[in-house]
Amino acid sequence: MKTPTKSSYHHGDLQKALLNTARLMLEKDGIASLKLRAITRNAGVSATAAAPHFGNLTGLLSALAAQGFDELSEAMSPEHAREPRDVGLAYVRFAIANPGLFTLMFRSDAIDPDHPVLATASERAFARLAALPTCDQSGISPEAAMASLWAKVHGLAVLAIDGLLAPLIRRSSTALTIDQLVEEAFR
Amino acid sequence: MKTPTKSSYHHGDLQKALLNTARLMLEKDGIASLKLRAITRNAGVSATAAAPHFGNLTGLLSALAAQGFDELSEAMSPEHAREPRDVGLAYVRFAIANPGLFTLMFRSDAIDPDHPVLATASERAFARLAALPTCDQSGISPEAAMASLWAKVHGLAVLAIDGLLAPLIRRSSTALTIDQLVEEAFR
DNA sequence: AGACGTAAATTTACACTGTAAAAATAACTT
DNA sequence: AAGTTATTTTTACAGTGTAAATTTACGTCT
Repeated sequence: MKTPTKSSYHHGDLQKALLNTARLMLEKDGIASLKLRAITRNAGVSATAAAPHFGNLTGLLSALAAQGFDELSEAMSPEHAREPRDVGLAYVRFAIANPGLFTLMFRSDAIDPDHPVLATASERAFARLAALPTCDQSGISPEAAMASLWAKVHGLAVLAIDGLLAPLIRRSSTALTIDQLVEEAFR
Repeated sequence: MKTPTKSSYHHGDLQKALLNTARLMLEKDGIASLKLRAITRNAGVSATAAAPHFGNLTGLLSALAAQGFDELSEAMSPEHAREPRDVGLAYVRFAIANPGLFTLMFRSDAIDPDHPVLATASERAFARLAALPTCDQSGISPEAAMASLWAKVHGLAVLAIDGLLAPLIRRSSTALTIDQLVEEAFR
């Protein structure tokens, strides 16, 4: 049995070390900087040290994305998000606080959505959304209400990350915040 | 004066030829396949033939994205989109009909948003949205209504492209379409 | 028409990248 | 203590983007 404490591998827990450095690079220099060789170089190991743990670059990025979905699930959990409104707020706030990671989580050409760890992580996060008591309006199926809500929240997150909402907010006469736009979706 | 008819360059109009092959590759094999060498190879020219026209890969992809924004503007023009609702429908339908191109248009790490051609093209498209008569609800600034509308439409487009809306639609008891979700946003 | 200047395209070269295969190293098990 | 296994490095190779120099062809001008 390998002790999961600290130094079960040669150089400590390289798996987590690689994910940590990759995440730092991600939020510092963007997704384009996530080259396998650059990650291992910054972690102080050889170029191919990640292979036994993640297989290839896609595997590493998928694991990183899974970590993101886990954190998002945590932020949207009933403990942290009492009212439905809080779930939407958590979603958008997570995206804005971790723009690189959030973007990676939905970049299906850089990650493998079928990767087991990633798939279960994302499903759990999406389940938090599906569990929302869809404030059903007149004559709208719960699925439609669900999709509409998710689309609006996700759209706000994506547009905000791309800096496309900033001009609108700046131009607004009333003091406008993204939080207000989110809250508006839950009413 | 060079005749802008057809063969003003050595091998015909290489600029457009490269954009055409790149676009075919984009919708066939996704953004990840848009390597500069692969594009020029498929176009039947040498590996560096794109440089005089586009500078580098980012320049070529930016030109391609600009082309996408132009087509999107066209689809959202008053001639094709009479009512506000039609603008939203045009937006989402364009995204679903050209998933690769639409994705590229918002991938700010693969394109240069400050590229003159791209900047003017995207601004024109966004202006079509800003020109919408924001069905102002009670006590909401027009900018907020604008942002909410755009976010919902954009969110629907992005989620649909990623295949994340399909399960919801399939699970819906009532026959649910994306068009219905868009129309719901304009009411 | 013929020579020139200029733009377009190719050739060449180099520093990167991802990853497969073989070799070496250190850990754990018995 | 010896052997087995998992981890890491070394080595190698095909592919990438792009800068620089060279070749090619077009347009222009006397």
